[in-house]
Amino acid sequence: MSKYKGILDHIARYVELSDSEIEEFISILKTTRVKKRQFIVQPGFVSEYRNYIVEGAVRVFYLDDLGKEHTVIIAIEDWFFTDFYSYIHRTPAEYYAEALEDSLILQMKYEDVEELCSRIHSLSQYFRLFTERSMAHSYKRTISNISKTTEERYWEYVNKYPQIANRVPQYVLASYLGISPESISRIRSRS
Amino acid sequence: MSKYKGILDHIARYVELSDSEIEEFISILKTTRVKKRQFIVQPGFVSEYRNYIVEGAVRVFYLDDLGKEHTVIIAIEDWFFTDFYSYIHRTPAEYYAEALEDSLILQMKYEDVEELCSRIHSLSQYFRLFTERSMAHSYKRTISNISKTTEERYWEYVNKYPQIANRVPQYVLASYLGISPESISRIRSRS
DNA sequence: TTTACTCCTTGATAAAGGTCAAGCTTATTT
DNA sequence: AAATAAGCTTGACCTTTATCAAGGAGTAAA
Repeated sequence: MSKYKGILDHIARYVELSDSEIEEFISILKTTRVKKRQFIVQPGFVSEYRNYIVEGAVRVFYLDDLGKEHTVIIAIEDWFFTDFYSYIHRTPAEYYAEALEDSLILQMKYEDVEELCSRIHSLSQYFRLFTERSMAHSYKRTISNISKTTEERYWEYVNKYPQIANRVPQYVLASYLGISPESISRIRSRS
Repeated sequence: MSKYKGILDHIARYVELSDSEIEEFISILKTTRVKKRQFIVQPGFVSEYRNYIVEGAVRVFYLDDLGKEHTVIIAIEDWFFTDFYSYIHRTPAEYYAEALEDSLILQMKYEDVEELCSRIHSLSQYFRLFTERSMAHSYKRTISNISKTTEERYWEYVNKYPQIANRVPQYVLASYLGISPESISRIRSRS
């Protein structure tokens, strides 16, 4: 099965591209393999790419002044990730993107995406529609963060993404939910 | 000064529209005046519009099972708001949008926006680029929520949006930051 | 098969911040 | 200008959860 199938299906959920447009889109994709613990984005460097995961798992996290890690994104197959602020504004990244497993990713450069979007209307539509969906989802996470207890947030996540919760280390999940690893441990033992 | 100037300038920051495209865009805008405390969106009804504030202030909030309010968006002039999830998925809203002041807003229907975006490439580009920016911003808020203390979050907001902090009631700000009103009161008295 | 990581658990302690209750100030309304 | 409502402050108390520390289990490497 082609490594492009996933991302093309993803697009097809929103818009229809002609064969030649698909060709063009594929031509801007760069295939990259990364080993577990390898960094794909690092603070100080511009996050050049939108990254799509074909196989594997990646997290994006922020390292604060006290050396604590705060995970913004946990991504697995068929998900996108990047330091979005850096990618869009062409400024040095503030976050790390680190492979949690050996992974196969497809990368598309900012300039190439913009160039294609300016020419191909349906591709622009795809990114618009998809980003709007992500945005709606982001509000849900915000609500959860400001209104739920740690225990509720933990179970909400585990119920929503059981496959991810069992796949990533607990301290990563903890730093994603804004809970200490010890508290997660206690929440689990309580049940 | 035309009530459309703000939103047209907003668009012009991202893309260029022809005169006829501007005409078309304006034709889908519905002008609405709301009084302070009036609801623009309510749970149970689909959030039909993307709303742009010409003058005034609005907040979007969630009312939890215990009757507590959690504010997702505080918006003033030149900002958009809606229950994004409801707007995009055409499902009943979960949030309230409430006018914090007498306000003048421009509303655009989902179907009209989609129809225009499917025909006018640069308008689709505008919404794509703008939503991508909002998305990048949303990640910043997430980081802030999971990694900062209540006091840090409060001062961060006040420094970033001093004009809003002085304009909206403190309990609204509290419910936006996920802090109790009493704590904000104490934080302020400490300084 | 030791050695050494990495990750998770458990206990003791402390601090941050929430809740409740009462009073006070400032706006609205009549 | 009274009356009422809305919003803010302060104090006492208590719950939640973070932090620190030590040990244990599982996994990978030498």
